[in-house]
Amino acid sequence: MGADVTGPRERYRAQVRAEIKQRAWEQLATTGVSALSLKAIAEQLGMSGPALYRYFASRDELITALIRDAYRSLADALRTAADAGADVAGLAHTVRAWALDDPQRYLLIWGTPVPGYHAPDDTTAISAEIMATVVDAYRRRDVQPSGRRIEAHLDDHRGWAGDPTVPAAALRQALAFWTRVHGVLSLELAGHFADMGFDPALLFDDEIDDLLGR
Amino acid sequence: MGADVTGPRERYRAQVRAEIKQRAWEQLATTGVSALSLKAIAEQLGMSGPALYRYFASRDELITALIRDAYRSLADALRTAADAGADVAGLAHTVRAWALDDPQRYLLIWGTPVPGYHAPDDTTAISAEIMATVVDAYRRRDVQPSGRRIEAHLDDHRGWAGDPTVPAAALRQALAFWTRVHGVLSLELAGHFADMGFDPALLFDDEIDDLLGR
DNA sequence: TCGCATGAGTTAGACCCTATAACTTCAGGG
DNA sequence: CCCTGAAGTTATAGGGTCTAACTCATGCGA
Repeated sequence: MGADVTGPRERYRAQVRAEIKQRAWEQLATTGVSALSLKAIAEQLGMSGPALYRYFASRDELITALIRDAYRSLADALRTAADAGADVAGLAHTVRAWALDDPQRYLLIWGTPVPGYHAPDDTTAISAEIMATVVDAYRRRDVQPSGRRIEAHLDDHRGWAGDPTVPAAALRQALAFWTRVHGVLSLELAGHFADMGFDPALLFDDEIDDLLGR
Repeated sequence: MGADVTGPRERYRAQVRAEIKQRAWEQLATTGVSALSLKAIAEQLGMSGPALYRYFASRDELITALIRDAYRSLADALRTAADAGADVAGLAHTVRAWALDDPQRYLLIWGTPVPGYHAPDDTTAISAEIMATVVDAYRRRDVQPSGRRIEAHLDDHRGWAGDPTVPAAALRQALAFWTRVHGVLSLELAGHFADMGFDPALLFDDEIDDLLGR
């Protein structure tokens, strides 16, 4: 690895920013994003209130950084799994494990959005990378056209897919992958299965099996 | 209908409570629950700040009342549809229409939960009523056992279903109904399809068709 | 090596919010 | 008809975000 060309000023700055995010994740895991407090983080770091604004211009900017890191984390997890040969079911389980590992991190991305907030461009780029990983997995499966309405419709609206050679059937399957995965996970992580007694993992597996035509 | 036995005191009180909730829903629709402000509501009603606490003991209690009303509203919509002869697909479209009618109301129930918050018992009762409506619709369809693992598992964990004569296959289908419906709706309402260009309604219909084995 | 520009941190304070306490006012019900 | 209690008020404590104005020290260019 090449020597770091940044001076001590910037190195210190990057380290403090990382420490702030670390504390933010700890708070998030226990209190949720709505109760995330810059003041509390600052005091944990031994500095007082406004000092934090040297590192993040606002609460929104800190949260945006966390969202970006969350997307990056999921993209890496999926990429790693895919590179290790995971098929569609393997990717689904990767997503579930990633979500259960830190439910608030999952909810930060896929939970209730704040009206008016718009994600920055680079997170949508990572989001596209995530989608591409799933689409690729379906491509390798050589999915057959289904003749369904949605498939023709997606053929006409494939801008989000990047590569124009992807079969529309793969696009449909990739979308279904996400709706199925989130269907179980969003209910599970929001606690709606909590008092029902059954094991959500079995429900998840069942949905994935169905998705694969098994 | 019998004459109202409540005096003017209680009648006025009920009316003010209703007015507060009305304003709360308006705020919610535009700002989301995290920015719901009791002070702002009070000022809209021409009273100042603390007066609101005569009617709701805390912000949480107001939100709880809103959650209860949201559950009630969905339960009524589904019951009405079922009484009018709607099948499973009809119920699914009822849920979607209800969700799109006020996305923040949907998210209030199925969006990110506040860690530590626990819904009061009567909302879980309404929730059970909602589930029962869907289970009944599947019962009328006479669903066949699938032999899947989850089905046997649900047979052993059917406490949430009330009626012990419901076939396990219907329980499985009813759960799948909700995971499918929420899978599309949670992504759609959180805006994740916003820049993709396709019509989420077609994706929703496709998932429901698949759910019905079509 | 020296000096200073710049960045890190401070306190004070404006402004938002929830919530409680202590008070006044008024009207419904015994 | 009176008086109790409910409805509303202001004051205040305490928490939060964020800006402004300041001090201090350090790393960088000359």
